[in-house]
Amino acid sequence: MPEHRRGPVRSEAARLAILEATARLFEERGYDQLTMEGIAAEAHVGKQTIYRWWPSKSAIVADCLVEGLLLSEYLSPPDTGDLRTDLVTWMRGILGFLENGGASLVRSLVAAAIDQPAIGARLEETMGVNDLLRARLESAVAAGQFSASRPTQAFGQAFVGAIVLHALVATPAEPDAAERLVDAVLG
Amino acid sequence: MPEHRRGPVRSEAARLAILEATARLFEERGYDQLTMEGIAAEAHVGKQTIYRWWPSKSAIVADCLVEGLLLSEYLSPPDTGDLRTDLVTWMRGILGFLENGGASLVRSLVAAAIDQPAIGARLEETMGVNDLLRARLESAVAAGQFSASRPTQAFGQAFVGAIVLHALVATPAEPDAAERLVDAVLG
Amino acid sequence: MPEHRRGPVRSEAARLAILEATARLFEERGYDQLTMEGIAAEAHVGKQTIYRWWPSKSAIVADCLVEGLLLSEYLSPPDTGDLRTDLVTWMRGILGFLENGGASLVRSLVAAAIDQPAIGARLEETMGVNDLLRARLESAVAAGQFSASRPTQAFGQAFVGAIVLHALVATPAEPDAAERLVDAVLG
Amino acid sequence: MPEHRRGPVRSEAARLAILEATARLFEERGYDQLTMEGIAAEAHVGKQTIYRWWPSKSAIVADCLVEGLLLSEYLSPPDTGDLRTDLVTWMRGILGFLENGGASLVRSLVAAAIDQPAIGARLEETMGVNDLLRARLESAVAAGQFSASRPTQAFGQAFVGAIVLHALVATPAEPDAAERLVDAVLG
DNA sequence: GCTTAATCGAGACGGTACGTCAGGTCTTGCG
DNA sequence: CGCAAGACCTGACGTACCGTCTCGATTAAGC
Repeated sequence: MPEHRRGPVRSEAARLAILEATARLFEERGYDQLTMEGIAAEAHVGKQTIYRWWPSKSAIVADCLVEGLLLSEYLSPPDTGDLRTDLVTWMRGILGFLENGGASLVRSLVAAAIDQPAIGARLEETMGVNDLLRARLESAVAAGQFSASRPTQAFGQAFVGAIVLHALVATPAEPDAAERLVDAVLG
Repeated sequence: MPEHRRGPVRSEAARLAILEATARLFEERGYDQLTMEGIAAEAHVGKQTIYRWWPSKSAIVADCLVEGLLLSEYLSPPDTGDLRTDLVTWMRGILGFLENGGASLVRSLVAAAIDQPAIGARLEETMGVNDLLRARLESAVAAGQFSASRPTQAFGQAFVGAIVLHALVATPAEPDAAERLVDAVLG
Repeated sequence: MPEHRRGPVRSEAARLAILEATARLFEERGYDQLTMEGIAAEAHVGKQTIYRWWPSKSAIVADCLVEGLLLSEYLSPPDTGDLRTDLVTWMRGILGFLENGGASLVRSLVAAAIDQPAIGARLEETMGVNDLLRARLESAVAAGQFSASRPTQAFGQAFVGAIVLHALVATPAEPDAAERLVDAVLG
Repeated sequence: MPEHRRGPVRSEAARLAILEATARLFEERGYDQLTMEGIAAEAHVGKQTIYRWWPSKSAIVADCLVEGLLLSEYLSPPDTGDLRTDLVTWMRGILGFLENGGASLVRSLVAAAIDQPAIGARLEETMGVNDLLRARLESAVAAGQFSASRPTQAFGQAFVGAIVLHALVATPAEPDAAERLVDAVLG
């Protein structure tokens, strides 16, 4: 029989205020302008309340991702029946997002991922690899446009990796970058 | 006729001491344990001498990469005549390097790249995309193993991106990760 | 009903440690060898704790004076009934103190007074003008040795000023300097 | 036969430029805003040229005083025949000068005097003690207004000391401060 | 209802590193 | 060889945050 704790439970209001303040500041200023003191002030919360529940700022950012506060998840590949066209459309959308301010957000997420591998994993997922892209690929396999023997996860990693690299290098994408990347990988 | 500057010129000794100290500390402790004060102390140099010539620590790290002080460039793909085998061998080497401490170094370089796009570009290059991998791919085209129409640069970006992602996510590679990645991309 | 402040209160231990460290270093090394970093180290205190409560090192020195940590207040004129003799004795004591290392302490205090007028005022007081010397003069007025019409404060300022000047100029006092000064002022 | 030095001699232009720049900056900003680098820049002179000839900034300030670049020497006591009236007039002039910005200049000079006793001596002189005041006192002795037995130098020190103290404490002088000081000292 | 204990906002604490400023010395090329 | 210029090493400056600790108030479960 478990020992019941006495006293008040964790304040959901504080938890949410912290996550929202973090998301807000993260998008405004980026990962390394993000400070624990800044979050505490923005959320009207004591620093100790943060440290009681999270060990580091990257952990908070990870939670923001998990709660869907950070990357809008509109980034799923369409399914018109033609795999190559769909992948190109999808990549164009992502590259467009990167060019319009998205790059710095992704860079910041990468920065957060550096000392919080879970963020990297979540980033991979969020950008479509595990679920959305896989679903699209399986649809393509069914349509005979994609060999069932090609490993879908690694395939997705190559795409997301290229995107991340693109965000890091920060060179403006050439007009046909989407096509070229899809062609390079799709064969 | 050029205006001659008067006064002392930049001290090459100081410049080298700083770069070497940076490389040393970077490999020992990683990017964010790297501090300007630490570099100054390790190089027996005044902080001002650093700030006179570099605006930020990421800029120094970038210079280290450019001077070849940071990533040994042994990472070129072999050429046995069989492209798939060679790429798998190459990837295995890299993944092995990541598993044995290399991952944190790459993570640190990514951290450095975040506010210094030139580092990202140099990182891309250093890890073989532009020259070494391209050469191998052209050899494969000549051998009829690779379609001349597939864009080699984007192809390389997919590889390097996957590697970077792998280093970020930091999950131990599965035994056949190299094969799967090559198969995914090569088709 | 007073508003209660929440949170920790100022640490008296830190406050005292800082003042004592300051007094110690001030006497050892003088005002301009005194550094904020030195005080922080000597007091085992963070620099911010100093800057939180004092705006400048002269303000700390002023507080040291106020707390009586700096000038031993043994410098009161005796009262044997003969004003001139007493003043000479008193001046001799002070000049002797100046010759034996006291001059540099007074010089340092003057340095501190330069950007902290309160120190000057306190210095004036401490050296006896306002209270001790005035009491002695009143006693002399009662004894008919001093005209009640002579302003005692200005009288004291002349004495202390001469002492300060003496400490600044740093010429070794001639044997009869005390007598001459008293005679000059007393008339 | 003396060895003749070879090479150019000390540049009088540089020497003057340095002294003038020092006087200019000193009056504009005060002693501790005065920096060697600032002087060098203002005088269009290399720092080494300063260090070659002066050991410290207070030494330069001392030279400025000696060259008469700093304190206008208009501060001599008048001689109407009535000593007390003359001293009061003289003190009033000085106190007025202190109130109108002179105090900070005197404070700065005192700061300079702290590590350059010669400045203190020169300051004492400049403010009239040794020559001008003594001459006036001797005239008073001749007129039977001042006892020949009172030591004139110590008398002057009391005056100048009170002035210095006044500049340090920085309290606005009361209207009758001049009278009171003269009466206190004169008896 | 009272006790007890964990929560909360606030913020002081000892520290580390920051990026800047000035100090005093050393080096370079010109006159 | 003096000079203007300026790079060098050093060390203190005042600031920003770190992560921990302390305060008084609040809140909820157990008695």
